[in-house]
Amino acid sequence: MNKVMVAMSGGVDSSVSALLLKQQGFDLCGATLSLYSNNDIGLCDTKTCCSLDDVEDARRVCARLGIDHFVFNLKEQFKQGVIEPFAEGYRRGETPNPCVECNRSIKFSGVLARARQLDYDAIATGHYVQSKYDVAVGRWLLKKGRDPAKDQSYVLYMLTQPMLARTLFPLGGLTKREVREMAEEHGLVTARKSESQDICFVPDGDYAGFLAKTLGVVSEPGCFVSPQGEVLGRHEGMIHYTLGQRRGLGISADRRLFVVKKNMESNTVVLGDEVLLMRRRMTIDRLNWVSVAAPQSSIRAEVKSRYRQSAQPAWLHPQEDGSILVEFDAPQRALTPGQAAVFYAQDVVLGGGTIRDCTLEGERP
RNA sequence: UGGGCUGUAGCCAAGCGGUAAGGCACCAGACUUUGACUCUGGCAUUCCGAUGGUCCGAAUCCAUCCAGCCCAA
Repeated sequence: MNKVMVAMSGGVDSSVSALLLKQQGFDLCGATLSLYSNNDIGLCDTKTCCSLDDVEDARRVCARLGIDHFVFNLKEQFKQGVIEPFAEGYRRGETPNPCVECNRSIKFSGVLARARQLDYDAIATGHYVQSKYDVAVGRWLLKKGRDPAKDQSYVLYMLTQPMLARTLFPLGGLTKREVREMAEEHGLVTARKSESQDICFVPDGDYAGFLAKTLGVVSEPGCFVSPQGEVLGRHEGMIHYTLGQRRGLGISADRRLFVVKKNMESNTVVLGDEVLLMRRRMTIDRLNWVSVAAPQSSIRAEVKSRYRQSAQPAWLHPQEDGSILVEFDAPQRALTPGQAAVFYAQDVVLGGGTIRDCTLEGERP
């Protein structure tokens, strides 16, 4: 495995990833995906992960490292695999995670395919995760990154064994700080690029406006109501809200109010106290098992039901229809359909899926 | 036009003579490869419905007026 294609977003992480592999003597090239054009999204500025500026930054880093740089056009795939499902999710009243979808259907498969075409043995990314082949069970294990603050295994639960077999994660054992310092030392132009990003194809962060204007998602204004059905005010349309949300409601009360339910049939958003968001169970579908085979009976795991939330102990109960019923030891806040749920055993990613339903019988509506 | 109550920032609301709590909303940051949550900071530089008065000193006491609500007629 000598020839490696590094997926480079134009950020500091993938830049350092390339740097490290270069230092290790791999025969390297960089690849940046072109996922949308300005026409698709209106304006495009430097805040997004694959804007023209970012492509240029990736190119500059490659030049600095003395390696080839390719740009692959995956606009059509991205539109079908990420943007449209994103709109569909919101139409259903869910809160989709486009980053997960991108990793699932675009990024890895896209770069792997191009790598194969150009005769590269493997690909690499700048994700903070670790992988290793477990000889005993004959499988690749996907593990959390060493830097707990930056671990990105949550967004990679959909990787498959063939993908893991051909993907390197050079940053898995590093901390963000070390990565920044390294970029600084080697004068990479991306060393100080900002960390934060919104949804990459929504340049100004106004995802609701994007859904409405560009994707034609219809979302009529309606009523905010209390759990008892009392009208509290007007909302701007379902797509503006997600479970557990507090800000931007514009409803003043004697206490904090949260979105506790989205009622698509009546086009109402139910506002109430935070305790109404607590649930112990949820159903997960679109499953992918990474480091283990699909379990046939109930197993213990820690489950992350949201990015940047610590994994919580739970039982995983396989269901007849192939889904998994997650039963947390303790109630969890705002389990939200459309978001990813990822199962862990310590640092190992067992698998994960999409939260489908969390208002099961016997629990609060 | 008999009686009672209320009137403090966008909303709710403390204060009951000593120089304007707090919550919500909002705004700005932090955090963050999703949406959120969370955290930090800012939010009546002036007078608390209006006008007079008492007092060293009032949003707090008194008077009148205005507005709204309620109970009687």
